[in-house]
Amino acid sequence: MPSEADFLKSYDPSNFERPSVSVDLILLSIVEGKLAALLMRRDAHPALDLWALPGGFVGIAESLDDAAARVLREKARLDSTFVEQLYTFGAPDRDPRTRVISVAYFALLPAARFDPALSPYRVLARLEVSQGTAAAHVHEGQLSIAFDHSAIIATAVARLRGKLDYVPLAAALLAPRFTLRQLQDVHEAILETRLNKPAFRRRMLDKGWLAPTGEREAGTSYRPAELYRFVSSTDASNI
Amino acid sequence: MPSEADFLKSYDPSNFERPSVSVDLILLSIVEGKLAALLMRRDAHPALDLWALPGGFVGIAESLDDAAARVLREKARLDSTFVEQLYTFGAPDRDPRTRVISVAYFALLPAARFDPALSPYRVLARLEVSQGTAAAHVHEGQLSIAFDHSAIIATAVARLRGKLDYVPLAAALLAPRFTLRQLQDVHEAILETRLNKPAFRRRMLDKGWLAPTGEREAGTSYRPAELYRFVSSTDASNI
DNA sequence: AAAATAGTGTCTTTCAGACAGTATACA
DNA sequence: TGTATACTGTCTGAAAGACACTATTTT
Repeated sequence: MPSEADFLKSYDPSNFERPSVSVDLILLSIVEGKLAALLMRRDAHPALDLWALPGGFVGIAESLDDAAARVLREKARLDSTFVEQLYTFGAPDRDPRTRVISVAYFALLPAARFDPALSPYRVLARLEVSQGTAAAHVHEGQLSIAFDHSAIIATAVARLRGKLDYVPLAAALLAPRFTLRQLQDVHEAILETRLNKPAFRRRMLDKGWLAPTGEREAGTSYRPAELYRFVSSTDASNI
Repeated sequence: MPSEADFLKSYDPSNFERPSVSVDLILLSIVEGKLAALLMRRDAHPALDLWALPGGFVGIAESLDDAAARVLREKARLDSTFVEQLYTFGAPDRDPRTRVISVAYFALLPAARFDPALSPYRVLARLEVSQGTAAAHVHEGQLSIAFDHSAIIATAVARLRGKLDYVPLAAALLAPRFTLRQLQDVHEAILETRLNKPAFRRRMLDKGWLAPTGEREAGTSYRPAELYRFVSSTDASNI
């Protein structure tokens, strides 16, 4: 048997027909108390004029995480907050151009961070998620979603809901300082339920994720609430 | 602007250098009260003689799920039970041959189903998982694990532990009829903890996953336990 | 003082852990 | 009848839901 070095020298990777690999980014936020995602109107075939997740092909020497960060930077023009690999979608016919396997990443961002990037071709669309599909609305109009991106969005929202109580995800959806009521509003928007106030406060404070800052919110009528911040947790979150 | 049909006709997918895409299968089981995974000794470069997960390249017209099922059938020579996509590993240098992005799937199987497939080159190795890496042992010897498969196994075990209480995964690790003690043994092996018997029984029965069969185990000394079966749950498990 | 929201005390319910008890099979 | 394990009753404590109460700020 030849050595590994000999083997690698003679190995020809062009023997197999290969799929393209892309990353698609589900950028979730809370807008007016509702879950929303960044969608971009396609300006080219295929799926011209339909609304799609920002995405891009993975470079041949680029890690998947790096590709996701690059798409966040270049396409969404945003810097990174919480970004996590979600799921890989690989149905053979999901893109009419050629075989494209898409590694979906989901990211969380406070809505305020989006403003400079918004335009008629780049919207934060309100989501209605049910039964494995998602619908997207802007004002009163429903957007037509390209490819299988509706299912991808629904998967992201399911993951977000599932992790909300175990990982301090809401940190990525709020400003650095926030009140417990704002935190509860984020949870209620994501879960689409009403939560019990004393129980929510007890639970959050018991987790050890939060630290009081001693400061209070400003500019409110009536009693201002204390501002909290998330403490950087040292435990590695597993998948 | 040309029509979508014209666009697709003129689209040349060979413009980009593409990675290879493979699936790797983490086949988990319980052997003698311990978590174990199927590993195969590599009979070719690279990583010759090291132990690797069964895997294979994804066909150009084959879905990822189909590729995983094919690998389970051809490489592991087993038919499908519980199979679920786990995570996609795409570090640029994870395979010395060429860029290989691997979509990892994990599957569960009762240990009894493995016997015909075992050989010196195909073992159910006992796992020791800690801190994002897994070590594999057979008898007293530790196996050297190829590529990044140690991290992949650790990710699978973390997912298994996380889902155990929410999804009736243990069904895939037991015979069709089983006692509550056997079910508890499976949970204890996976979680590597001791569980409280009355609480475990209450919890399992309250979930509605189980149905008593009215039959009892045979061939035991002393009182035989009732046999249960899993009822097919109709709710779709989300990711 | 009124208004409105922040924040808390406490009762009840639910559920897990613990432990001891009863039940049932075989030798 | 003894033994070993299946199975259950019940106590205790932890934590969530519900509700009402107190606290604090601005108008």
